[in-house]
Amino acid sequence: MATIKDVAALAGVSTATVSLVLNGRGQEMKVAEATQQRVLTAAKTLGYKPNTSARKLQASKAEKPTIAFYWPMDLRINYLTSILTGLRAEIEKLHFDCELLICTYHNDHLDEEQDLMDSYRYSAAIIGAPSEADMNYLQTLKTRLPIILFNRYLEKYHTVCSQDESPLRNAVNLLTAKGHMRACLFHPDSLYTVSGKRLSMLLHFAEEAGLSIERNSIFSVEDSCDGGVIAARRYLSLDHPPRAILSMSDTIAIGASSIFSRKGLVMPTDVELIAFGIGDPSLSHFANPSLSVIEMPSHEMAENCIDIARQIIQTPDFPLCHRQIPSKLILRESCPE
Amino acid sequence: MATIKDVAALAGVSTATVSLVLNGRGQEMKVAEATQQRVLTAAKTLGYKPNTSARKLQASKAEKPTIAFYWPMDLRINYLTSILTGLRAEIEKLHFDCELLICTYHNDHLDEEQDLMDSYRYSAAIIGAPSEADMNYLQTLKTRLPIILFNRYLEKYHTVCSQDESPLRNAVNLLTAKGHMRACLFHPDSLYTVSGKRLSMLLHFAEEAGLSIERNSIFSVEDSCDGGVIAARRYLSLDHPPRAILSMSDTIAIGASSIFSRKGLVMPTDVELIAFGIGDPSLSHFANPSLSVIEMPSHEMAENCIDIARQIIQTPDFPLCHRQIPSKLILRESCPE
DNA sequence: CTGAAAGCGCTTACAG
DNA sequence: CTGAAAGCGCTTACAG
Repeated sequence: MATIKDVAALAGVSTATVSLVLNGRGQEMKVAEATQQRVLTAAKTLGYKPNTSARKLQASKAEKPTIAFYWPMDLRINYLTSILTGLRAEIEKLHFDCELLICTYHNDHLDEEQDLMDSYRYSAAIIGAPSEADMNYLQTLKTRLPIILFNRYLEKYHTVCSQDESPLRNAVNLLTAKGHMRACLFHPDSLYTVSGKRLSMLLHFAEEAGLSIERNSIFSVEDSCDGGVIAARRYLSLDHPPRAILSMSDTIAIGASSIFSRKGLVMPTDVELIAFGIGDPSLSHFANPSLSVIEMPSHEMAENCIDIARQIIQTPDFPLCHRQIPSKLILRESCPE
Repeated sequence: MATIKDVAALAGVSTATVSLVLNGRGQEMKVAEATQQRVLTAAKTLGYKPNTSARKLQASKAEKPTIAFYWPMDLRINYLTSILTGLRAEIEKLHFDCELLICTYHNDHLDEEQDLMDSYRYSAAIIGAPSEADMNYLQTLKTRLPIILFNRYLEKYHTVCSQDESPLRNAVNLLTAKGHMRACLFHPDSLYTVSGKRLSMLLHFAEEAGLSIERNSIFSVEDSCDGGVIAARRYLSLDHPPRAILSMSDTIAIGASSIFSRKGLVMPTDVELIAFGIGDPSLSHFANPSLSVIEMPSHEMAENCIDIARQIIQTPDFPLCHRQIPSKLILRESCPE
């Protein structure tokens, strides 16, 4: 990289002159027109780019703390909005003067994110949706960068998790109380850590409650509305489809719902459905029919992440903390009380 | 702010020792345990935070270019997802090694954003959804920071705008061709620059086509599903409600649709609706009934912003450019062909 | 009108 | 085991 020195040498002037000219203070300082031109040309020739660190250092500007939010660049980008609003909302509420950096990464490749190790770039990092491999990496990672895990648990980092055991149990019990003996399951084909845990929890509760979920009525599809369309089609092709559906994703449920209504299948009369509400809550609220969900408190979880980040940054010796935010079972038209 | 010098003074050692200890290289360098403790204590006492600029400068790390994306912190946060995915998608596609910073601001207060003037913090800024006042500010702003306006036009900056004149005209013509003489209008109460322009364009086309939009059938509501609920209720309370509805926001349309279906009003039999699709396209696609929209090409617009940003950063003398991306009229159940 | 020099806060060879 | 010194790239008084 060319520095101001190189430019000065090429233009045959001092670095001071270069600095002045390049910062538009040439006229003000009455630098000769010819000199200015030489400097400009030299800068262009060398492709000179000022080094911002040097500038900042010189200006001794107090830097704002920077919080990096890591989120994988895949379908779950849809879940980002409610988290992002939560993060920003809390930042505004606390009047916390910081920069929020959105860093996207690829699952299983969190170890390629240099900045998690070169800990000086950020004041804190919030990491969302790491895969199993990413979690293993995080477990072994040595870094001074304070890390907050979003909806994942690791003893060594701060964590903010949703607590959905009891609403999930209630959901299953509600279905059996309504007389359902069998249920169908829609779930995202990419089985991430948490959805995996949720799934086994669900299967466990179902067994406990005597709700049978047969192998051939478990549909694994892409976590998108299109995926939901496919799940619904498979469901409709079953010989004796169960009248209850559990969907691990609200996005899938919305896609499925569009097919059901097109095929004249009415909820809750013909089918009853409960989904995990992971995305924007208004999606399931204003769906038609509206969806019963176990709503993940993304917004509140995000707020907690910021709260923790702020305390880490502002309070020396802020102790490691693990927070749990309860999910809520919200019953609507697709499976009323 | 305490510096490493202050810590060194308090601990009674040199700055080198402080640096070593604080960077965890104490053991490695065999710094006496007692010395280390003194340093640690001193640092804690003074609340020492390393200056990242100094660190970066020292390390002479080539900095990644930083692109700041400014978006107002209000309801339109819902529109962020599709833009954000577009931005990230293009960054990935181009293998463009940069940092994307999401900066939220308050409308009418863009002038309070220091970093737009202190141009050395970012390599480029993409500004979304500025208000009239913000636009005036931008018009007068002097900065060396390259700025790209998202869906706003100003001669002096790079711009990427949606072009929705022709789909809008087609939408209006479709309604009149179907025999509609009157239409109802739902629009967000916060009339931002562009929605304002769209609105007057719409009114103009409607007049041209002989589609009457009466004063009492224009409903201004919050730009949210809840706002749509209110608009729908007002619509239902009209004596002779027009059978055509134009909604300036898809979010409002979704809220309204939920009320219509609850009240047994069927689209397109009882009402026909066309909305501006501003948010995530799958929302209107998978709504029930699915929504006819004039779809703003947010994703593509975002891609163009990144493309421009990259060229600005990498190509010296990249000329000012103004791009227009056409919107598309997509007809679905709420107002079929 | 232009240059030499100091200094922003840090890290890292290099002495001792 | 610890300190003095150089240097990262820039800007800004201060001379001349």
